[in-house]
Amino acid sequence: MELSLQEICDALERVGIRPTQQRIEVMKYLSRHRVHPTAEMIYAELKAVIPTFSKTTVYNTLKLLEEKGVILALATDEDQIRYEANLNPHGHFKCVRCGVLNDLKIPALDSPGREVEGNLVLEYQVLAKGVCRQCRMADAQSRAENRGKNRRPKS
Amino acid sequence: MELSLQEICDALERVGIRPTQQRIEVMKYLSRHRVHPTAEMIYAELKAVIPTFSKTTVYNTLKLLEEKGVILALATDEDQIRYEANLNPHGHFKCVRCGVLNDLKIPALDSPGREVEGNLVLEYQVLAKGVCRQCRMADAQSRAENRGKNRRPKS
DNA sequence: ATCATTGCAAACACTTTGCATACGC
DNA sequence: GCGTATGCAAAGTGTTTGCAATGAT
Repeated sequence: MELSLQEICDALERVGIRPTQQRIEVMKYLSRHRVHPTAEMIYAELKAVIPTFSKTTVYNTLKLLEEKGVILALATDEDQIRYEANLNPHGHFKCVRCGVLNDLKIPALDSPGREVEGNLVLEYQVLAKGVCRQCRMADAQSRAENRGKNRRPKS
Repeated sequence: MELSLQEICDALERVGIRPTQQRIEVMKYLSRHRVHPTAEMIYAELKAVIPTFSKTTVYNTLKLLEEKGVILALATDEDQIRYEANLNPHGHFKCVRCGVLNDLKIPALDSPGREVEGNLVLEYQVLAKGVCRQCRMADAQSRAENRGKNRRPKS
């Protein structure tokens, strides 16, 4: 779901943000890379596109976009903030083994209670933690290979 | 659900952590203060109990307890990590107005799918964001007071 | 001309690390 | 006495801020 330049400019102007080159690049990056990038990741790649691009502008832009509701800042248990441009309600899955952070469809989120225990809920963030499919398959693989061999000590 | 000294020592020894005074104090604090404290909050109060208490020990202890699964580190969208000793599955509600972070009962969490989209889910963290009951009541109050008066500019 | 945006450098806040001291068995 | 726990100070990391230069209308 990479957004076109037109869609990006529309989204920005709709909330009163002037679509500068830097802001457009940040939006483009977020719509193209669905890995929930950190500010650092965005900076590293955009520095190549616009050599004068500064970290400050990345932070400024992400903050602005988040405040205007154009992108989301994710609650993770890491020290870095992760961002995404996918505003559809969905959860996230974090693999404790390899660290990937993927989108996760959570049926219950499609119809969240708007009011819970007297609180007005505006947004749900769901973070599931566990072992992703790839790592599980790798585990099964190595288990098969080690069958009959010495087990690795628990370290 | 403040834990007794005995319960705390049991919980620590069960996972092979020696129950030192500092560790016990951290556990006591966490079981008593259900506001999901930050390391800073714990340090500030325990400094009064044990004057030599150091920030390093707070961080060391929290990390150790988390690794051993005795406490949980919460994914929030803040820069600080918040901790809790309540291991029962539940969600959290963060008021975007006043900032409180409360426990939230989430029915769907009582029976989480163990396997979702091929991933093995070990833990769910749910963060609901919105306006808490207290703030909503305060809002209603001030709306009533301002009825007929000049509205504050949107500023 | 004015206001918004950008970007460097310095400041900041939270957390971790290095290492020396003190403690428990 | 030896390994673990503690605590100070310094370093590290991610983010924010102050401010000057640049750009847009």
